[in-house]
Amino acid sequence: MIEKNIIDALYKKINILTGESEEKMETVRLEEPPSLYLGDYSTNIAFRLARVLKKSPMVIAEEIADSLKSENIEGIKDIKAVNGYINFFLDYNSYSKKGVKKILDEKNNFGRGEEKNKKIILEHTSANPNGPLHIGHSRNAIVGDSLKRVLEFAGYEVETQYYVNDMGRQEAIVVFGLDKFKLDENKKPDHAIGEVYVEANKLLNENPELEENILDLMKKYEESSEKNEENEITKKFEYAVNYALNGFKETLKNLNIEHDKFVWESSYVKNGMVREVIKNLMETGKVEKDEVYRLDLSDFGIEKKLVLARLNGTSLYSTRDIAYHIDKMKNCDMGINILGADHKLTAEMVNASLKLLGYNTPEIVFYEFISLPEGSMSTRRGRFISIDELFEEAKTRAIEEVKKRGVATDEDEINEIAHKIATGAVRYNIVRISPEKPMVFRWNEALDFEKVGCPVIQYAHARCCRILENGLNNEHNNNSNIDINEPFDYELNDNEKILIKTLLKFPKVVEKSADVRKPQIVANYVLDVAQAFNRFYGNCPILKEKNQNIVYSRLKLVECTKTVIENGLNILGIECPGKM
RNA sequence: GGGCCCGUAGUUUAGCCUGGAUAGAAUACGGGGCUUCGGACCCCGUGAUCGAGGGUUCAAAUCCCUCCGGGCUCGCCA
Repeated sequence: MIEKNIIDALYKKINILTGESEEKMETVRLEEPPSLYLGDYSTNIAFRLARVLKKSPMVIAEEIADSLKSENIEGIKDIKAVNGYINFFLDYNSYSKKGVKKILDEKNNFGRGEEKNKKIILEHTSANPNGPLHIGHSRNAIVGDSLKRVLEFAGYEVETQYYVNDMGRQEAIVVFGLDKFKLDENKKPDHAIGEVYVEANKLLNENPELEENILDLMKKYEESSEKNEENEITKKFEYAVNYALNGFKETLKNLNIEHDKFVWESSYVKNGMVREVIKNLMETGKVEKDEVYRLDLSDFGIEKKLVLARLNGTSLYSTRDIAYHIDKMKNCDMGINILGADHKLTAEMVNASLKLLGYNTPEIVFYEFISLPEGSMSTRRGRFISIDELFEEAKTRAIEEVKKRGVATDEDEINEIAHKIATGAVRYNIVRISPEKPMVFRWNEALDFEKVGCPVIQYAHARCCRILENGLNNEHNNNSNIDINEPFDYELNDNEKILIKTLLKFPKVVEKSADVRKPQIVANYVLDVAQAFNRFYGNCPILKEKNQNIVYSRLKLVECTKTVIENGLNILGIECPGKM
């Protein structure tokens, strides 16, 4: 609101100075000066006007600042021109009073965006069910789930889908392996499937003649699916896929991730859409034939040709994916896919094909790989670190830490607290990094609880809880009469100013994060909140303060901090233990 | 070789879309604070030729070009 007042006032001034209408003017954008000392908002518009007005930015800034001063912009106490910038100073007494009221009124809805009336289908994880989810997949799942929560909080309706690759070669290898090797039923299901998969691959490497069996399985599964026929083969595939999927669900649940829908790619063979897609693509006139049919996508800048089906007639991943996306895009206003960088070319081809057929295309959020210090991971060779391993290690570490600190004695309670800490640590360490940055996984970094982000944030929250508890007790004991309607009836210090300002940025942070599809913006923001709070806490006595207005106001700040951290972590899928 | 992505303090990184005030933080390191509103804390300090070189601009980490280093990709695999 204040920002809008400032911008409107600025536009009016610029209009007077240049005679240009608002549409033609340079866009006025408010930014934050590097320090409180310089002000709370600033604009560099004087630099941009310098050429048009043929005056130096300094002079223009002073002219504008001087004339704005007389206008009394609501919420602004002072305006100064410095080095060509026009800086605005907030009236912190009213700003804080209003801000705190807003946060406490809206509570866990503070920051929530207005209903957008748009449905988004967000596809994430979609890992092949041929072995446990590893830390590479965790990036997909965590970025995807965080983005879902950010978008929902921002006002979109979001449905998450897991696209199940049940028809691929790798699944045929699993089914083949299940006939040859015994499934270890004592192991977590996805891990057991993974072992069979690794063994089967070994066997195939040593006996290339067995390859025929794989092709045969794929062919039979597809033929049966086309006929919607249930038989031995389809049962084997379904069993294997579901078996692994159950393990995945368990893993994801530890990270607070749950999909709304699991969509099997075979369903698009069963309902005839794959065949129809091929037919429609054939009719575009862009298909060439040599041994097989190839779709020419050079109109879309793609030199590689898309093969529509295998020589033996079975369908390919890309074609099935096109069918899936046609169906998906019909059922939403926007589609978003979270995909690994290795899918870039395929995704481009799928999108080009969709355009060719006249359908909407999904947006794609790509993430780069997580590698190990010794190189890249591989499910096939069994070289990877599973999410389960990482989570268990993190939880063990958290339990130790909680016990050491002695905040809880009850085993169940310790377990619950540690669980939240572990989920937070795992999720936060992934989501805070921009997805396009390659990551190298190191155990000591992943488990360094003393130093790493999330526990610090959760701890700040726990501390808020404790202070509020104590504050409430004091109030009862003293039976003090505090005028609850007029907090901040004093000159705030810098730590308080920075904290309240940071807290009130939250709605904008959510909006921006949703707009650009970057949950890491929220992640970095919540850490800012914790830091601002810690400085405030370290420098501003709360319960020891004598002035009752200050005590009351600071307690309100604590309550607001608690709310914002809860809301912020919640949209990152992280819970806050009340003590830790 | 072509295409895409990444390269910012010792380390992990924010900022890059939309160019502007001394490049923000964490960690590590050095110093200080326990009469703890729970020290997973606070205060001060050291540490960055923003991969290199050109260009555009009053102004470049940010935009453009070239190069270097790393990753991914270029299958009738997914």
